[in-house]
Amino acid sequence: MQVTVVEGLDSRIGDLPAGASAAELFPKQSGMIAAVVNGVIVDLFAPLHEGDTVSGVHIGSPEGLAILRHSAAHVAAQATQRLIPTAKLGIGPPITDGFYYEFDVSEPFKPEDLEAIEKEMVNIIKSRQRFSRRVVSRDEAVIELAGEPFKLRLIGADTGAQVLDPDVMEVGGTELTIYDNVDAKTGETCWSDLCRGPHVPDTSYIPQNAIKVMRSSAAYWLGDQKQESMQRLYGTAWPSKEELRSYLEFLSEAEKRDHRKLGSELDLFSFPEEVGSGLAVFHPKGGIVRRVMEDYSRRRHEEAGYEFVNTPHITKGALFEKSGHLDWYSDGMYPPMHLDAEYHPDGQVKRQGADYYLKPMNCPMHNLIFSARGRSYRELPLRLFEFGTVYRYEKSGVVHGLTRARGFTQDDAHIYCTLEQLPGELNSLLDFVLGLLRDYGLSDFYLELSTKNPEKCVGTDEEWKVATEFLRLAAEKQNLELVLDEGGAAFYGPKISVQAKDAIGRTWQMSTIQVDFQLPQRFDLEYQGSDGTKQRPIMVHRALFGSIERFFAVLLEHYAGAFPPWLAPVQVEGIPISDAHVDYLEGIAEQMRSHGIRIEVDSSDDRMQKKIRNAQKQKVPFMLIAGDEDVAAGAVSFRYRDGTQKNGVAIADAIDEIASAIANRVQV
RNA sequence: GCCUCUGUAGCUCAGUGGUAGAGCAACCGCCUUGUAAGCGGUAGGUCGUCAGUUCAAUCCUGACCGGAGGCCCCA
Repeated sequence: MQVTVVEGLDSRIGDLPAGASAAELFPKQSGMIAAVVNGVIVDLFAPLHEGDTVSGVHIGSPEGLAILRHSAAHVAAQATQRLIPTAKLGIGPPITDGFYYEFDVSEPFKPEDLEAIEKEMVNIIKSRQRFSRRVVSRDEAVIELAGEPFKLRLIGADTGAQVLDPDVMEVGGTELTIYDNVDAKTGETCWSDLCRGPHVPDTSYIPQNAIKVMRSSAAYWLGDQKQESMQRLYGTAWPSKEELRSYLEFLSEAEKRDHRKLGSELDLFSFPEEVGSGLAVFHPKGGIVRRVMEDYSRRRHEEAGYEFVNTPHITKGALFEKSGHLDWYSDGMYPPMHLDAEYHPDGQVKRQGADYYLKPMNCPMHNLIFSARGRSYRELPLRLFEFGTVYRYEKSGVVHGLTRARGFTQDDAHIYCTLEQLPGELNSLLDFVLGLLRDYGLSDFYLELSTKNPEKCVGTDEEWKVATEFLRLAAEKQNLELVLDEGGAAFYGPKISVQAKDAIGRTWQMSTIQVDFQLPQRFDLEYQGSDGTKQRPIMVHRALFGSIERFFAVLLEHYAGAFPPWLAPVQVEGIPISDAHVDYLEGIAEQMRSHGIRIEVDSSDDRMQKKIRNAQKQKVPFMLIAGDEDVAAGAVSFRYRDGTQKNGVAIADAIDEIASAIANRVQV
């Protein structure tokens, strides 16, 4: 039998005996763990047919990793059922960097269980069980899965319909299949699972020293709050021990940079219990970083033609009735304060009173500014900007440091323009956004276009189509990767969001740009056109930082606390060799302060080595050390954060070097 | 909101059914020092809050308030 074997860009004709599989073409050492036959991923041992086109799936490729991890999930499930025979199987898909498997168990997993499961997984891997695929009819499956109620639900034993969800690897193929794990020595079937596959040929393809059971947690069955709570076992699997190790190192690096941890270590902010969950207070050093971030943003917005406004934090409910927020998002708002009501002694209402709400968004306020007087087409585009503080009643379980807070300040602007102005406005806006983010030190971006969610939207199809198309065109002009987020838009319009990668490769959603055809109608916004007729403007919502707090957290993690000099709360630490040199450094500090440099001199009675250690731990960009030699030469000695040094630098040169690093916003 | 875990000094953490300790930080001394921790001393906690069990609770139980990891959510 002849097949076409594709390897990279080359292809050749392979001659194989009838009934052979891709395993003949790709031995274990090749690293291929599955095959693509005529465009479909299948098991390596799936029989080939005359004329098939075959290529291998490498264990390190995205598809290969998914197969490896999905197979590891099966091993984890088998291990769990060996140890806890009453555990009922849920689903077990591969995920980014690992896999999970869900179980219905009487007791939640304990740390000892996780250790035991990992050990048992290694035993199973060592026993080289073959993953053997078997097609079954629905009736056969129902009989065979009688002891697995959740698997029965997946094949629709109760509802008659299979569950269709990309995370559900069990079903969704053209036929139902069960994978048997067959012991290499005895030929006995040790374990079986409903699964559409494919899998690695046998468990020894999963490197036993490159798997790890990570944690467990509760999760709703199929992600539905109304369904049972399952115990989810998370694990990870990699092609090699080294890759597992570097993944674990990545996790520990991420932990070290956690903004919540750095926030207290560097004395930047805290979340006092007395204030409440999700509400941050910024300390002086955090305040400096924040102020510098804001100042630079404000300056750039001024240059870009934005006008600055200010609006209150609370408002009567009527405003959010008008905007629709009370209809759509009252769950996310703090409950109202009912004010000004008066009652007669018998309880009869004497005076009605009103509900006041903390604002969860600024746009309705800005709309009121727009409509405070008649507007002319000559004023458009009108760009209203505000560092607007908003309050959202996030569910208690989702609050997370500065990235998911209950009170935060948006760098929020609303642009009112005509339909003709919209494409140009979107283009310059994207240029502006990306340029500004680059100035803060982020450089690796992709864009995401979120489209209409038919369940949750207002407005006509035509409006959505036009707005979405304009956003797409603007996004495509940036020559960045554009990802489609189908159905991810807000109820009032489609959006582009800018996703930025940080220093260790994690992506964060930064800026959002949303076109809105709805609020102008709800607020009856109008301007007078050149022909004297009333026209309705289009509105664009945009925030670059998202929120200042969130952006602060992203930068803090991106830089691991070692801010570039322009953002660093303390830019220079003066370190005297002994007390005798304090005055000398104070004199230099005076000069530097007159150049706008944030410098402090450590005049404590610690030793100089200790002062260096302290400044290093505080991640101060420049340490200026002075002793007798420096005083004699009218110079200072630099120590940089990376430990390198430069001695005997003339004071004027030192000032130049530091001032220029600040002015150019470079990292050092 | 749901599940599991968790809460001792400013920070990191020990510890016990008979009301508590260490290191660092702070404060006070001594030392006067050339590139990541000098030495000594002092002070600091109603053991998250409120109930319950007990002769006795920081420890056991419950509720509440924080926090962590997930789930759901994220305008």
